[in-house]
Amino acid sequence: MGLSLVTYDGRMARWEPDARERLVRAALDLFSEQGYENTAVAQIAERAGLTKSTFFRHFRDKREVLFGGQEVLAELMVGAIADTPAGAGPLVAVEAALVATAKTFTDERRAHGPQRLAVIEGNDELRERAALKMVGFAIAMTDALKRRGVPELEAAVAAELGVLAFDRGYGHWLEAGGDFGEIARRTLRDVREAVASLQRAE
Amino acid sequence: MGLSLVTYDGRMARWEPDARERLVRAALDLFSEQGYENTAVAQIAERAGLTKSTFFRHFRDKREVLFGGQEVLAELMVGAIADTPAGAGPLVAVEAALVATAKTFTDERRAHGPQRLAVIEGNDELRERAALKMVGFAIAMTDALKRRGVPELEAAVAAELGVLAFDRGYGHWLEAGGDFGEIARRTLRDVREAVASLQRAE
DNA sequence: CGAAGTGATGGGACTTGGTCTCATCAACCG
DNA sequence: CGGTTGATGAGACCAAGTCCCATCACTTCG
Repeated sequence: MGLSLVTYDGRMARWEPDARERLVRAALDLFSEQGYENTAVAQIAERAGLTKSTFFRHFRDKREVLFGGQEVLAELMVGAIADTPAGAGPLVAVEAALVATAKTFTDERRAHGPQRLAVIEGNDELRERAALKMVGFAIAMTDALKRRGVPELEAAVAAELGVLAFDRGYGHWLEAGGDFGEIARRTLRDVREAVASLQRAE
Repeated sequence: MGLSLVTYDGRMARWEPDARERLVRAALDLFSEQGYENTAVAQIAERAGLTKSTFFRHFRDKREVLFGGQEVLAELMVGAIADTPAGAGPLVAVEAALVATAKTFTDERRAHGPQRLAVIEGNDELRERAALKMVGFAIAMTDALKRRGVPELEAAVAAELGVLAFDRGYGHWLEAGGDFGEIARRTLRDVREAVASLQRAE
């Protein structure tokens, strides 16, 4: 642990690289093998060739090892909404927000997606964290829309519909793969149609 | 602690009554005084004249002391949706669901509402739990709507809009009081108007 | 009327998540 | 060559949450 290693270019490296990624892999595997609650943080760290101290330096808590990088998504969404031409309506901006996240939906990410999702679905604490992340997206988009002058309630509704579309799009992408941008555009359109159909019904 | 007491009718009671309520009060007060994270469960129990063991017999975890009785709300919502006449549209059922919860919005509950809300807003763990509760409402309503034959996506959208209206209605009720049923009806109508306005915009 | 439950509680051991502080040591820099 | 930096290790420490067993007023039943 922490031993010196020779890197590809022959120079000394003090630690094995990619500590964070190793922790994620170890956690995902252990959670799948034994379940989330039967896995101690110390065990994850051990499998990654590290210690508990280091784990908590990389992740705020045990749950967060499964939710890394979601701030990036929120930032992409906010940026896209800010960059949408002034004339466009809120839902156009939301569509842009979802499409903007597509670049993070790589094949590598899709590879451990189902495993990750299965772990999350099987544990209350993790579902709770997932819910919080979605709320985070909704708040981020709501604020970004309000900065465009969209009235508060409309902003909240548009953001909420966007999160719903995002969530369902993520599911489809995991199942079938493909370009997330296209998928999200489709799920958002589906959501809009559902809304229209709701308004018609009495 | 746990001493025998004489009740109003002169008979012996083995424990002070209302242990659960005493724990909630103690928790709310301590959280307000010292903050959520600076308050230990043992301390809450002590102020309530009980012990840590008993606390965890009444609440699954430390957070839950602030969220008691939300299952009741979900049940009321589900029941109201099931009882809505077959011809009615999804949003009518959702309105009935929100109105059905009104009976739990008592003056006594409103009294410690702001205190409770302030505590929750000030702590990430608690905001997380609050988010989960809202998701729980959305899932409950979605399922109830699906059982009425509402297509999956429409059910999800209607439930999500309902939760949004519920949440905002709760805020208004805390501020101004009054009949929650009326308030919820109004916020749901506002949400529907926001939706219509969104659909119009491009 | 006495004996055998019952149920809410107390008490304490134990595991683990999470914090904090200090030590380590290769790489880097002047 | 000596000082600094930065990712790590090590271990003490606290609080959340679980488990198990004891207690004892009240209840029920023979």
